[in-house]
Amino acid sequence: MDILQQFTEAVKKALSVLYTNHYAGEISFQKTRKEFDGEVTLVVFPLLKTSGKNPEVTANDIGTYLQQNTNLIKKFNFVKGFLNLSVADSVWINYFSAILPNDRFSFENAGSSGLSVMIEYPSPNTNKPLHLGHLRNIFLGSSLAEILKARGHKVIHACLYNDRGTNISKSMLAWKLFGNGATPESTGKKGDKLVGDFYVQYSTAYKKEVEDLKQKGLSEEDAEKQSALAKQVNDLTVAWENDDKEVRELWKTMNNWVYQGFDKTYNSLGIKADKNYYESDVYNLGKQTVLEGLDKGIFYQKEDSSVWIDLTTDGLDHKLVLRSNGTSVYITQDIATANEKDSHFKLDKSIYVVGNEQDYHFKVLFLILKKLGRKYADNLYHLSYGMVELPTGKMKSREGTVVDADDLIEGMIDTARETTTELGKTEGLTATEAGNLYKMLGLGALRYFILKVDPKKKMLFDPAESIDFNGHTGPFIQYTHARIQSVIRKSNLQVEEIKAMAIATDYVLHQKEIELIYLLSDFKKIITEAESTYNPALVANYVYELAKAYNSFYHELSVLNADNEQQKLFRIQISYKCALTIKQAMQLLCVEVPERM
RNA sequence: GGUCCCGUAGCUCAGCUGGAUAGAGCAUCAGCCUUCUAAGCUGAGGGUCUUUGGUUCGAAUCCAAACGGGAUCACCA
Repeated sequence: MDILQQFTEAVKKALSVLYTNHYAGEISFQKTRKEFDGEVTLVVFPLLKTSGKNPEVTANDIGTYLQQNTNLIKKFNFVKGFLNLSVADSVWINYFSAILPNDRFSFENAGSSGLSVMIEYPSPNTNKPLHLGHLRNIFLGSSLAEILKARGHKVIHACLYNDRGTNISKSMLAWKLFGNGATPESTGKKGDKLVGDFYVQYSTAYKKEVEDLKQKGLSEEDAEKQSALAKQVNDLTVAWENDDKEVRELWKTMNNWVYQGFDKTYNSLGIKADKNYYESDVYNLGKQTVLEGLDKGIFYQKEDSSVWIDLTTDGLDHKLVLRSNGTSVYITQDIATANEKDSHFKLDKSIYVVGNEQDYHFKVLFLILKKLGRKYADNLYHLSYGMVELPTGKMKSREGTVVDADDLIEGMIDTARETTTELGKTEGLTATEAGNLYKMLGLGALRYFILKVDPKKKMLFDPAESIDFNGHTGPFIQYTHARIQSVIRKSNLQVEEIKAMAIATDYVLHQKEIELIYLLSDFKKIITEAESTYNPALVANYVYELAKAYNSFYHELSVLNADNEQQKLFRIQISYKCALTIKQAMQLLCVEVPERM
């Protein structure tokens, strides 16, 4: 049984025995601050009404009761209303013995939950390469997927490609105007990069055209309206919608270049979707649903025959769902995709990993689906995350001020190589092993750097400052794992032997050992919380605490040269369990840990 | 202007379902490799938790307002 659960029950019992008034509230414990003796602290202030006594007396009552009637504590002290309990070694050891052989994230029954969850990410546009913002999206999505899996859910990775429309037309137009038939092969460029370059070229040319028109005395608005380039983009989009053979051909070709480029990036990140959706497939499907809603009176039609929904009673606005020419807008397509997902899979939950700039959009989307009476509407969740900003502000693809995903990944791996070589840690590694290690460390540093920040918050990335490999970082945690593995190897014990050894119940624990068991006991709770709050950062910060505590333990105490055999074996067990927990926690962040580094 | 998010050490971030003297990392300074991996450990300095009110025995945490920053409110996606 969980340690705190034992204490909760004991305190409840104590209250019922000691006092006549019934206490109906929650019993909550906190970790004892390190300047006081003990590990578990009960704040007695909320219990004063029940006890009818002052804080000190109440704390003393309860402490004395626990001391005399349970085997849970070895001693206690109280300061004002804080009852600090020193947990009995046997409690720690029993708990540790129970979780030691458990390989399933410390969950008692981590079998299948029977629930299916879809998680959609990163859903890029196909007119430009992936950048740092996509990386945050991918890291969050793939990590959350691992967390859901750890909880026993079936996870379906989905990705929606915004593969048509204005943005893609811009890249196509620039290719036609300035491309001279360029291909990835002829230029040696990665497909997504090539297409992205044309997108930027379009933006530059367009900006210049508008500027020229303004020089001729036009207002900005008029200049934008009169832009010949913008008109050509629009023509291309219309031609695409009219199934113009040539346009469709070019569109297909350029999108395939992009997909090939994306696949390379996905490969280096180790991600793969189970199901892809394409806007070009669904962009007209939403229309039917809108007409259905119109019938039901959920939507209304204006004179120009555009269709709207009035959400003012829900504190939102009027929202267009169908253009006057009968074509779909963005949200119509999302309605269609939601329907598609529901009909393809039996989903208990469907998560969209999308930046917080679309908070309003998803609020509206979910509300519309609910008003349409879609049963699945209650199972939709928008995992909204903050933008990644540069010191100069927001990244803008159009202006080329983006941190390219491939460049960043490559740079991280390079740094890992340099650092590892400098530290002389490549000895005894084959070229392949070394290569894998650099990748593991470089990607680990990057992933951890991004995942340790609360998803909701915007985060800053300074390209001038390289991502650290020391301190609160992925490599620090990876290093700790490798260090423990080295100890385990030298112990000459196999994992099964370590797991099977019994611990003497009269073993006297060192404070550093207690700290580790205490932290290990939090793992389950952290995963549960990370799932319910959709927040991998909780796991990231937890595993750092654990690694830090282990290093402190490692420096203060010797494992293999312990005072006696019993102590040595126990410390090997603790080390093993810490390494496993680090490995599993990092797995939840999609970061691999090395056996040596 | 309406709505939403954010404001904690020089910098990057934890802590936020109210609890003790607010924590890490980086950077700075001082120590520790003849002992299990120094990508490590130990210590020092560094704070008006943006401000002002309120609720409470108790507020970084909850409520309100102000200030500062950001997002969004398209027949764009």
